[in-house]
Amino acid sequence: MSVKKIVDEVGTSKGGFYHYFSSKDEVLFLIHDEFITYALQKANEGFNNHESPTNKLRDIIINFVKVFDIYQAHISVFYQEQIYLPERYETMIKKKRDQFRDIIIETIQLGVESGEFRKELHPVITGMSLLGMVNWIYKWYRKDGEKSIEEIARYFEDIIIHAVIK
Amino acid sequence: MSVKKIVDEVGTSKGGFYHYFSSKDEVLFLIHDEFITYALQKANEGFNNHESPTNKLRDIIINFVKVFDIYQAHISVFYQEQIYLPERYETMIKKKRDQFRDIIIETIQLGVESGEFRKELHPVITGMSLLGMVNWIYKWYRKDGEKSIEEIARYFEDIIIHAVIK
DNA sequence: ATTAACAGACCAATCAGTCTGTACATTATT
DNA sequence: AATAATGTACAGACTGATTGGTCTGTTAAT
Repeated sequence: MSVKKIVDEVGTSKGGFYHYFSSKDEVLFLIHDEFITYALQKANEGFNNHESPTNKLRDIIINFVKVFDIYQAHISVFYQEQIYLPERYETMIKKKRDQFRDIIIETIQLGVESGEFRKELHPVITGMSLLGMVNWIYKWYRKDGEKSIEEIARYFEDIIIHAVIK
Repeated sequence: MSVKKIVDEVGTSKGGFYHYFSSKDEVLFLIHDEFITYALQKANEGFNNHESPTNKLRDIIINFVKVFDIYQAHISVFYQEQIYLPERYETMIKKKRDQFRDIIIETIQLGVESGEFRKELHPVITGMSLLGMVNWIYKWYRKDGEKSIEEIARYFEDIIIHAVIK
């Protein structure tokens, strides 16, 4: 998506665009950062608001899934243009993505240690599979689809909890 | 990745490139098609080689995960350049992707009907979550990583079977 | 003598970003 | 109150770089 197409679509001009933003990359970064910051905050809250790993995980999953409804437009851009982010921006985004991932892995680790989750689980691989199944939602979720985001969130909660629980 | 960069990397020229291929898009299509055709064939075999849905699913998962080792290079290109595939190529690829997805959904459906899988499962959502978790492997799997692809495949098999089984 | 297999200069299109200009609002000066 | 000076918010023509693809060779095998 070129800057020309963007400004035409919005009904402004390149002059307008570059008056408010220093580069196309900056806008790309702002889009990325906005929803990642939100998702990370929710994951942190989910982690801190509960005692048991099971409840931590339930909370994290539900809010993670809902992000794909709230920030659908942001996320479409994120996955299409990700590889074009210049390194200094990518570094900042990656830091937050890594924190998010680590919260999930840590939660699974805690669940295994507390005995709530199956001890055969590999926290990293289980965490990455959880990240994958939820992230993939952006490929098929439609706001006007058959199932609401709340229903989808509950299905995911059910699937994941069954996968990890003893 | 421009054609210039591709031919420089390979040590040939644009003349050579366009002697063998009609366009850059054609090469992109060939890359996509090769591994999707393979994955689809394996999924079909997995579906047909077993009686019980559980065994169908186990077979499909194992071979699906292994695709990410066999075709790692192809898949990197696939996810980076997917949006640039012209429509007539995209249509052909999509047909195979849809078939692959439908095999998975059908397998879950059969498992629910036979009573091997939990009856609360929504075959489509469960299928999409399976697709997501495995597809996501391309984001983090490294051939020289800690775990072999066979180990990862077994972890995924374990996670998914626990998620769906009664 | 013909053709397959290349090499690389070249071309038209497209892109992000710049630059000059202008309309309008706000503030300062008389 | 009237006018001048300044600044903000754009518009869009233009530029240099890059791109996919073409075209005119050249080499070497048949």
